[in-house]
Amino acid sequence: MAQKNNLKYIILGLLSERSLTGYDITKAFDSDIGEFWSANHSQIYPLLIKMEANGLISHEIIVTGAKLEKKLYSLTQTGTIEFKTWLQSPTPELSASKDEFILKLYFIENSTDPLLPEMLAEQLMLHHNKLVHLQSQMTNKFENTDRKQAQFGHFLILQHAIERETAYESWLQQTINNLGD
Amino acid sequence: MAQKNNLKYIILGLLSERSLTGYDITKAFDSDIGEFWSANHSQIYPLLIKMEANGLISHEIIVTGAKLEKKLYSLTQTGTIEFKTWLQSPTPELSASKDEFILKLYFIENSTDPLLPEMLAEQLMLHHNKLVHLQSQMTNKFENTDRKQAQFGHFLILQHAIERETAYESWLQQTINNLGD
DNA sequence: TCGACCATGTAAACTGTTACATGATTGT
DNA sequence: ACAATCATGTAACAGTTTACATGGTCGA
Repeated sequence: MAQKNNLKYIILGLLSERSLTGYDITKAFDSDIGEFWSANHSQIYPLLIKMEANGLISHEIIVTGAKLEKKLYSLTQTGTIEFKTWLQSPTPELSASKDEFILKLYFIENSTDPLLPEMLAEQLMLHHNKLVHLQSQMTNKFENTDRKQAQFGHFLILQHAIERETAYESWLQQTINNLGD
Repeated sequence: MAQKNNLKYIILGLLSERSLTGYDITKAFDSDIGEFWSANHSQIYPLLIKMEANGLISHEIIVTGAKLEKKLYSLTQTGTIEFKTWLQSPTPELSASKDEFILKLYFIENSTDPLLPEMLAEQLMLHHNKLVHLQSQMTNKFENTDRKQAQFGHFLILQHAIERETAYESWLQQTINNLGD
């Protein structure tokens, strides 16, 4: 999708918490943020350079060991303002959530289609695994109420994702159960 | 997103039901399919030309009125096979469902953030409207059980979308209700 | 006749993925 | 020494959106 440069705002948001290298930002997509957004380092590094050229961020060189130079990026005041402006702006578009399985299902004409049972079973497994993963994330990150206060948005997102996957799993299961009718 | 050419399969799927012009295909995204996928005519027309060059589809010219030429596309045998192969193949990836509101929420650190109430209220309105729309779609298209049999996949998708929006709305409402705690 | 809609295309810009490419550090 | 990981970049390609561009049909 050619969206409205959401990646820029993710980077601004991450840097608003603390200074990070491009590598740190890349890794954030393997854990926390990876739950609901993805990005590769090949997209992140050029964007960091562009954002710096636009005055949103700046960097200082940190030398590790003998000569490994890291670029530690920080928000400029302009960047801070741009991030806050984005956060405060309305979000009037609902995303279309492009789901390839749903696409295939659309072309199933009949409830007796022999493909249906395995398609549904495959998705049930995938969504069940996702749900288990999300639940373990929830346990790991928000065992104690303190962190739930300190990262309230993150908590809400996880809660929402768990409810979404629970509903998805339940829909798949019911559909499988009713196939015989 | 640079996905795996799902648009190609949508076009194959639509043409497997009946022959269509590029304009017909474009309009399908304004109604039925628009519920869960989007595409513009500027993407569809070039792809139709490419798919014809690859032997998946063919067209005949239909003249309307004095001289308006329409291209009516049909599946070739190769196209039919490619569509069926896709439908039968596994769908092992779960889409990340990139949702800008969720993104913003991630950066809300505290449950007392003054932005939260309006953010949640805005989304509640959007998702409520979406739900109402989906429910009217369901009523219009599947009043009688016949069509539910004849377009089973479409029925399941609508059912799922309604359940998803119901859950989304309920999560938003509960979150709003609990903000005071 | 005029406006809404039918009908088809191209161009430019942007977003995202996969692959190519290089080198340093750290712990075993 | 060697492997895993840290660290940063570029290139090519693929998918998507927005804008530009043109002309025909049909009903009021």
